[in-house]
Amino acid sequence: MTALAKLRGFREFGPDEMALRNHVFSRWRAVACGYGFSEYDGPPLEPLALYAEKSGDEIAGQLYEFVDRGDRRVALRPEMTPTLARMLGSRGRAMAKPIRWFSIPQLFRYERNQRGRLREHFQLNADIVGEAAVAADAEVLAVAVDAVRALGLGPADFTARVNDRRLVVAVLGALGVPSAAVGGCLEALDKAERTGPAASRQRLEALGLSSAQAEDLLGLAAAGAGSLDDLKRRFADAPEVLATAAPLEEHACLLEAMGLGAYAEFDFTVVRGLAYYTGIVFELFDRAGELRAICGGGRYDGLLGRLGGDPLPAVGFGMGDVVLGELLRERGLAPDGPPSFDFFVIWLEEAQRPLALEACRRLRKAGGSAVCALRPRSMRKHLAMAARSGARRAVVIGPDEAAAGAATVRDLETGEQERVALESLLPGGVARSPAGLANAGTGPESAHGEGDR
RNA sequence: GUGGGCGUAGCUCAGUCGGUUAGAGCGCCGGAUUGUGGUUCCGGAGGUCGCCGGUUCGAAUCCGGUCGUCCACCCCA
Repeated sequence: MTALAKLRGFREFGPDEMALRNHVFSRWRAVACGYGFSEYDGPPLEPLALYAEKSGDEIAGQLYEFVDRGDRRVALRPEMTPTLARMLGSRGRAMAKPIRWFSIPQLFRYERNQRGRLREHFQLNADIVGEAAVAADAEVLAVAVDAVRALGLGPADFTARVNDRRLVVAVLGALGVPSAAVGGCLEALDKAERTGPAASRQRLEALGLSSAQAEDLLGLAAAGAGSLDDLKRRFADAPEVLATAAPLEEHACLLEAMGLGAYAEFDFTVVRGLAYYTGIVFELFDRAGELRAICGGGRYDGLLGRLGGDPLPAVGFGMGDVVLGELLRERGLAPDGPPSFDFFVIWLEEAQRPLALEACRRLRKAGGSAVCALRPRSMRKHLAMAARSGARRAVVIGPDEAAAGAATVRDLETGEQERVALESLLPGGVARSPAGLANAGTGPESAHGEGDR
C-alpha cells in the first residue's frame, strides 16, 4: 500500500496474537526443559557465507540478504543449525556429551507468502549432539511430540511420520535402480503425495527407471501403504533392506516405551527435502492433512563437521509457530485473549482519588494487578468500563466508603459485593481472600511478580 | 521467481445500466438530571472506494499498470 505499510510476510502481534505466542513459547520451553535441554540463542544477522555452502541451493535461494554499511554481505538467519554448529565448534569439544540444546529463534526467508508460510517466523529448535544411538533420535521426536501435546492436541489431531533415508536407498538398490537416479527418486517420493501417481510415474521413468520399477516404488509410496513389517516381508531376500530397517524398529520400540506409540507411524514417502539428512527423518502433520508440516527433523551426522566444527553426530528438529498457531485456533485451543487483571479501582469524587491511588499501589505491591480510574464518571459508567476492561473485580471508594474507612469490593462475574475496611482490603485483606492472590495470576508467567515483595 | 482469484469505514459486507453530498450491521467515543455493569434508546467520530494513469460530459463501477492479499507451483516451519 503506502511506503509506511508493514513489509509483506512480516507479522504484527496485537494482544491476542501475543497471548497465543506467549502461550506457545511457554509450553515449548516447559517441555524442552522437562527433557533436560538448555536454552541458547545467537545473532539474528549472520555473514552470508555461513549459509552459502551448507544448506544447499534450496535455502540459499530464499535468503534474506543484503550488504551492510561496512560492505559486508549479510543475511537474516533462515535457520538455526549453522549458528548452532559454530557455537558448538568453539566450545563443544569441552562439553560433556550428549549436548541437549534448544532455542526459539526468529527466522527469515525471502519467499512468497502463503497460508502457513511467511517471511518471518519463530521456530522451536531442539538438538542432541554427540550421540549416534537411535535412542537420541527417539528422544528428539518425543520432545517434538510432547511440545505439540502440551498445547492440548492429541493423537486425533496430529501424527509423526517417520522414515529412514538409508532404508529408502537400500530399497532402491534392491529394486535395481541405478545409483545415479537415487537422488531424483528421493525427490519424486517426497512429492508423490501431491503430484499424484501419473505424474510421479512419468518423473521416475524420466530418471531411467523401468515401468516395473516405477510401479514398485509408487506402490510402496501409496497412501496408507503398509507397515515396516510389510516392507520387510516384501524384501525378505534383500539383506541391505533388512539391516536398514533395524534402526527404525528400535526407534518405534522406544517411542512405544515412552508412551508415544500412538503418535508415530512409518511412512516410506518421508525423505525430507534438505539434502543434509543422513538417517532417520520425520515430519509432524495435522491428521486432517489440511495444513503444511508442523515440524520437520532428523539425523544429520555429517553436517557439523562440514560446517567446520567437530564431526559430531547430531539429530534435531524445527517446529514453526505459524502452522501450529493455525491448528490451535482451528481447534479452539488458543488462549481466550490477553490476560485479565485483578482490580479496577473506582473513585467517585476528587476527594477519594488519593485513597484509590494508594489502594492500587498497595494491591500491586502485594502482587496483584490493579487499574485506577483515570477520570470522574458516573457509577454506571465506571462499572461498565470495569466490566469491559477485563478486570475480575471492581473496588469502589466513594464518599460513603471514605467516611467509613472502607471499600466496596464487587465481583464482576457474579455481581456479589461486600464492604471491607480499607486496611483489610489492602495487602492483608487480599491475601486472606481465598479467591484473591492465590489465583490472582493467569498462568505460569504471572508467577514472576509474586515472590519479591 | 511463474500462473490465477480478490482489494469499498477498525471488522463483515451492500452499492442497480457508469450519474449529484458513498451506505448498513458490529465495534469505538459521547449522552439518557451525577452510587451499581456488558440490555435498550439517542447522538457522534471514522472512507482521497489500495495507489497511479487512461476512456468518458461524468468512474467505487470500464481498461491498463502497480502495490497489497489469498490460492496453486517452487520450497519448507
